[in-house]
Amino acid sequence: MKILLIEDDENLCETLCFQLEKEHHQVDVCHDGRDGLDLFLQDAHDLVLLDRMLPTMNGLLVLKKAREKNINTPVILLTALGELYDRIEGLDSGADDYIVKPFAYEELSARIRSIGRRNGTYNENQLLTYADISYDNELRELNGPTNSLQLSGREGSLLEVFIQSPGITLRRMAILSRVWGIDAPVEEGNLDTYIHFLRKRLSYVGSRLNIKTIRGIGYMLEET
Amino acid sequence: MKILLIEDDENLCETLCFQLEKEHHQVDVCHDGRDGLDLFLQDAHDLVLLDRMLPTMNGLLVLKKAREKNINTPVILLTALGELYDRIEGLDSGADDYIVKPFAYEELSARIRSIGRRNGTYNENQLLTYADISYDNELRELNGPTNSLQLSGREGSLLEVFIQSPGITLRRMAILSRVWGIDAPVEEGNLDTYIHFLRKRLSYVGSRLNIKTIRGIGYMLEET
DNA sequence: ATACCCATGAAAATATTACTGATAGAGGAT
DNA sequence: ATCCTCTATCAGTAATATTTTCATGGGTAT
Repeated sequence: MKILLIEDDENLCETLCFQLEKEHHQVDVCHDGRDGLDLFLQDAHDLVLLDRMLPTMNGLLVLKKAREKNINTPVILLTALGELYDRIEGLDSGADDYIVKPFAYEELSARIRSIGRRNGTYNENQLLTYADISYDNELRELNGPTNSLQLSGREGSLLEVFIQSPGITLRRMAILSRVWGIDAPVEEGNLDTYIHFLRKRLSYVGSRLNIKTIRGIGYMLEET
Repeated sequence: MKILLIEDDENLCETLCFQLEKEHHQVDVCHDGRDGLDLFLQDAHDLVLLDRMLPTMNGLLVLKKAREKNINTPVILLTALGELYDRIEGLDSGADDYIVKPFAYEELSARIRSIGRRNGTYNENQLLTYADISYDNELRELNGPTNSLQLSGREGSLLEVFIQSPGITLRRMAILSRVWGIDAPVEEGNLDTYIHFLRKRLSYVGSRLNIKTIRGIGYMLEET
C-alpha cells in the first residue's frame, strides 16, 4: 500500500517508516502541513497518516482542504489529544479513523489492515448515512427520524453530493457539475430550486440536518 | 492574471486581448507610450506586455522609467526587431523576457505561464499561505490558528495583495488600484476602512500577523 | 501648537444573491 | 392518447451582505 505520512516528530517518523516498510508498504514522508497538503492533493496514495499538530498548517485544516478538493483517500489521524471532543471534531472533518498517541505500532497496523479491507469491499449501492438520516441510492429512499419518502433522480444525486461531504462548503459550480454534469446546459437557478426541494424533504422526514447557504459561494450540509 | 498591454497596433491588440481573456486573464490596454507609463506606474498589474515602437514614447524608455520608480512588475517585450543586439539591450533595460513579432500566440502563452511560475506569487485557485494563516480564494475562507471565517470580496482581494507581498511596504495607491482597479471612482478613505476590517479578521482568527501602517506611504503585512 | 494623516464605529446606500411559487415542457407509463 | 411525475425556467420578492460615506477623535511629525 502507498502511504503518505505527514508528521513532524522525526523520531516517530523514522520508527513508523521502518515498521511500515517492514510490512511492505511504500511510504512518503513529509514534516509540515503545507507540503503535506501539496502531496495530499496529488491524490497518489492509498492512505494518509496525518498528525494533527503540524508546522505551517494544522492537520485538520489539511484534511478539510483536501476533502474540499474531492480527494477521498482514507485518512488516519494521529493525535496527541485524547479528549473525546477532539476526536469527534476530527471525524467530522473527514477522517476515517484516529489513533491516540502514544500508540503501539500493532494498534496502528490493525487499523491500516481494516482500512485496506474496508476499501477493498467498497460497493456502489450502499446505504449512505449521516447524522439522523440515511439514503438508499438504489431505491432513492430517504429515511429520517419520523418519516420516509422517495426522492426524484435529481434530488437524489444532490443529496448524495451533500451527504458525502457533510460539514464542508461546496461551491455552487462544484455542485452543478456533480449533479448535472460538467458544463451541462442548465440554468444555474435550477440549483436554487432543487435546494429548495431538498430542504422540504429533509424537514418532512424530521431530520435535524439543514442546508446552510454560504452566500455568494455555495451551500453546506450541517447539523443544527 | 492582471495584464497591462501597451501596443499601438490595434489589430494585434484586439487579437491578443481576445486570446488572453479566453485564458481568464484580465487585460488593460493602451496604445501609446506616455499613457502606458502612467498605467505602468500605478503598479497594479501582474505582468506588462510592452511593445517597443510606440507613439509619444518608446517602449524601452517606458520600461526604464518604470524601473527607476522601483516598479518591479515582470515585463515581456514585444519587438519587431529580431537582431541580437536589440535583444540584449532590451533585457539590460529591465525586461524579463522578450518575444519577436510576428509570434504564435502559443509561444506568448508559454512565456506568460513561465513568468507566472517564476514569480510563484500568482496562483489561480490555490491556497495562499503565509506564516500562520492561509486563505482559500475560491471559498474566500481565511484560516488561522484558532478560527476560520469567510471574507467579503473586497476583504479577500485586499488580503491577497498583502499575502502576496508580505514584509514589503505597499503604497496606498498601489493597493487601491490593485483592489479597486485603476482609477476606480472610490474615495481613498475607503481603504482605511478595509484595512480596519482586515485587521479585525486577522485578530479574530488568532493570527500573529498584523498590518503595519507606514505613515504617509502605505501599509505592510508583518509578523509580530 | 498645528496641520495632517489615520483609526474607528455607525449608519446609509447599494448591489447582490437567494427563495419561492407558478408554469410549461419532456418523457414515461398505462 | 392521456395522465402523471419529473425537470427546467422564469419572474417577483425578500433577505442580507457588502460597500461606501461620514463624523469624530487620536496620534505624529515638524
